[in-house]
Amino acid sequence: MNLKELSALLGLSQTTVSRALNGYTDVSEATRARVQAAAKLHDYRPNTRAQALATGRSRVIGHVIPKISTHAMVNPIFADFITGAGETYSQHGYEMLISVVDVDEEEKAYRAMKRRGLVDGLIVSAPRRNDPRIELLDGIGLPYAVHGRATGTTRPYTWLDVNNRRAFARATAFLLDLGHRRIGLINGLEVMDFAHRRRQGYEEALRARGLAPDPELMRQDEMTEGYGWRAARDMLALPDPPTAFLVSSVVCMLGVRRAVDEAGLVLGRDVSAVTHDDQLSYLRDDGPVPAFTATRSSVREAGQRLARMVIDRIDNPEAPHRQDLLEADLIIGRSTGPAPS
Amino acid sequence: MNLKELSALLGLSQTTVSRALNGYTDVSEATRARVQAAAKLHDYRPNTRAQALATGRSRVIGHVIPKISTHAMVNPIFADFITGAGETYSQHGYEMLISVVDVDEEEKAYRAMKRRGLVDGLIVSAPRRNDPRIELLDGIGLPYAVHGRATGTTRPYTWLDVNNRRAFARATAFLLDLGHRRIGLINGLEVMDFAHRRRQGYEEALRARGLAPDPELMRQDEMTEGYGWRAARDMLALPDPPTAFLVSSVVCMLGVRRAVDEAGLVLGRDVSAVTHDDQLSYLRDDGPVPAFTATRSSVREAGQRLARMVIDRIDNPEAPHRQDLLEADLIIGRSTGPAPS
DNA sequence: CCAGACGGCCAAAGCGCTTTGGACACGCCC
DNA sequence: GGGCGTGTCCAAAGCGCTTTGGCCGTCTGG
Repeated sequence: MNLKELSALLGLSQTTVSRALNGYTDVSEATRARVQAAAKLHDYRPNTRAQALATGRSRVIGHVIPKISTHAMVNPIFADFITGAGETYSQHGYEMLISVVDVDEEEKAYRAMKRRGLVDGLIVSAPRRNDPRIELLDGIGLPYAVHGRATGTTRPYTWLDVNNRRAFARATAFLLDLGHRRIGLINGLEVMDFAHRRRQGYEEALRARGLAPDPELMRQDEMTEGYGWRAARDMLALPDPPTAFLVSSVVCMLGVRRAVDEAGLVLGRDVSAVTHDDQLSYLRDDGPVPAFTATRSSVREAGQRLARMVIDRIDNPEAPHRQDLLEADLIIGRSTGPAPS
Repeated sequence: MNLKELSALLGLSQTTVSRALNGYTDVSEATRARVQAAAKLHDYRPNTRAQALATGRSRVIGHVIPKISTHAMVNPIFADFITGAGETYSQHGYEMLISVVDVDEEEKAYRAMKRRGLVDGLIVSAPRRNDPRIELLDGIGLPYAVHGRATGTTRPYTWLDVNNRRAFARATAFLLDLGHRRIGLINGLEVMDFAHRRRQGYEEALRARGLAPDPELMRQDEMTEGYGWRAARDMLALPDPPTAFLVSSVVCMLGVRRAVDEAGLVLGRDVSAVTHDDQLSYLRDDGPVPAFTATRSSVREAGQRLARMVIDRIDNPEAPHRQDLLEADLIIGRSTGPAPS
């Protein structure tokens, strides 16, 4: 059933039927009701492609996954983030397009998306410092919103981020208050803006207590379980090992716990650890007292909010850019305790 | 730059330019070369929406994520699967559309996708036993391919699955060979077809050695770290505890390891465990000797292959349905050893 | 030398929708 | 009664592609 058939059935013009369904006021309420009833009865849905062609808007929002190589890491927060965004999109009548793109073809991919009219807007994930994509997208003229920030970028842009610096400063201060003096940082890759900011928070909190950050206690890598394990194991084997860890992801934290266990130590007694917790659904740490002390911020909720932000930009491209800085909660779990004396 | 402008520029008709770019033979090689050069020079990309409208094909493949409630679990394999599929799609000029849909509106969503011409085909994930979606999609007339199988469905359909029954039978036999007699099964939800098959394999292997499956040693739930931990902890506290576990996912396995550690036992010595390993990138278990003995099968590769299968169905809807049964590798790691005597 | 095949090109229709620019009828006021 | 606003409706023109059906000249074989 298409518009032509539906209007023939009703004895009305396509114009009138279209306008009735789209809420225009120049159609009488009686006709509108009749049209709506018929549309419902025959389960009429306007063809998206035709609609998109006629209106110039596709009602699709794109997410680009840059692919480094065939064996590249998939971001573990990806699934929860997507789910959150997808919820908001469907509430607002948008669809989500996901494109896996070779990292060196990313620019071409963005341009193609625009030219081909594939999407009305984009979500930019995993911004790096001075991320070139922001200027690029402004140049292309595609509305977008960034998940995270790109330190060093001067032009205004729309973003949503967790206050990573503050979260890690608080977590560090918390560990310092517990008497820990040597605190290992098991960070994500610091080309990633969030990881860079986390280190800043960590160093800042140390310096505020007159402690100098020790390069030996700072690691960065892709956040896998294996990396968490290796990093913690190696640091625990140092002559002057840390008594606490600050960890960038629950996935890594699981590796840290393994290393601590294997060293014959007890987490929360001999060694403390605080992790950042994105509240990934399959690693949810609930229960009366959570296993891990964590700076917590839901990535699914971030997805929801950011989706709304792109939609707003699409609807209103001239509006000033919005920024949203979420504070992470500090959740006290069983992985921290006073520093052993 | 659109087709009209490009053809004006070349002094050719739109027809000729279009046909030149689309590889028709009724345009001279000289003209074709000239057209291609101009297209490249001006970075011409046909507008997807117009193309879709004209051809009746959108070159988009849909993935539906059924949403149970706001706090529902996101499948941890989702991200890697998507990445695999996305790689294949982009190689073949397809885009991937992901739709988060309330589970009770799934049927409506599929119908809408068809009517609105949103997608040319679909991937069906997480099939349940007697999954109604297969008949539904046949009825709607939308090509699809299923990731997994739906036991009880009689009509032919296209699927790709891991031989879960065989994998778990092998793993069970392996543990039995090591002398284990009480083997706990920490399974996924058994409404899911894969989990049901895994239990079959497990029970089959036990019975082949004259052992009766003990309901006390069989759990099923959503596969989170916490579930793995609780299940293992509870079973280890039984009067006659298992000496080995069979675990449905590395995510659960991490919880199992935690429970084993907390019980003061050593994994691979006091307690053995075999897990299924989807080779999720952020939980990759490499290293010279992997930490976990596992039945291993790459979900990313599954995504790649399945993507190709839908594309084949779209290109050739009358071809017989293809089925693809992948055998999992049994990888011996450090989480298994002879049963303690 | 002519019919027919063929290579190379094009005008125009059509995909299913939205939107522009009226048309028409009616009632109101001066 | 003529002019004017108002409330409803519609024909037709696009949106940017693909595809159908044909045109026109050149080549080939009988």
